[in-house]
Amino acid sequence: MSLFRDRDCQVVINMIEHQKALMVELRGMVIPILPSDNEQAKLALQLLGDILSCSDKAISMLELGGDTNKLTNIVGGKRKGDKHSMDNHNLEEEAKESVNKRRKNAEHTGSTVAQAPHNDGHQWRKYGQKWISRAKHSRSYYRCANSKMQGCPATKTVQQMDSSGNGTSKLFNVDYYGQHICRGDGIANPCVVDTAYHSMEPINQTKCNSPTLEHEAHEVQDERFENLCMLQNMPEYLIEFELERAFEFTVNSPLGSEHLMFDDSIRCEQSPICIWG
DNA sequence: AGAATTTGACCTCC
DNA sequence: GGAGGTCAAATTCT
Repeated sequence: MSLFRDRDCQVVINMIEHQKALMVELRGMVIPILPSDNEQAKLALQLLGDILSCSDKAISMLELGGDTNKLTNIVGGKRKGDKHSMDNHNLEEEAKESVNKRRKNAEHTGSTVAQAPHNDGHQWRKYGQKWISRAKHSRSYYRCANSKMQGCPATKTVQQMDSSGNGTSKLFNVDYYGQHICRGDGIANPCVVDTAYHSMEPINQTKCNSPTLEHEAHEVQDERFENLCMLQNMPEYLIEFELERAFEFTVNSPLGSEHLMFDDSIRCEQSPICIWG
């Protein structure tokens, strides 16, 4: 039995996805100010990860509607022919083990699902990319930018998920391995780039909402692309993501490409990195 | 020129 | 032997 109609489900899914994006942004802001050697800080990060994980499960449940068999699979982990009376905890542990066949030297420290696996408070260097069997998208491997200088063992993998339900947004599965032991100089604050002043500054909601930017919003799409400014070291998946957002914006604009007017506050809310010309 | 990314080869685990 | 993770040379970028 389905409690929601499809349209209602989609509204809820969109709201949860928005919530997830906000949580990722919050995480990126919190990580730089948390003490790295504090147990409570680790717990706080774990909780943030758990919240994101719960949101992902909720979306999956809504997408599957009333299919209770599928829902059981999501909530209880991967289960193989669940006719036997084994308890869910053991099965969950078994599922985790089967996923973590390798990486004996690095503990799995968390995972998130993000619309853009961008700024999580640290700088990363890509060291590999692999096409994973039965996956539509390749998996990228990153290690902490301080791995050479400070021997930081933290790594992460980023993989675009097969689908995100409504088909209009990409979701990336980000897995973290190992703890950061590097010091603060590897931490990247979420930044926006204002090409008018060529300066970098932290994300500022007030600035995003600034009415002084309104006239710039009327510029034609090509000029916006000319002025499109990416952060230095921005990974290719994020560049692709932002470009696709820009194209979606053009396609979906009710005013057409000559009278582009968009709400900067919405863009800033939905994307942790604001881009304007 | 140095840094960052890409990509094929190699290694490890099951 | 296959799949996933890492290395390192080649390539691209700044």
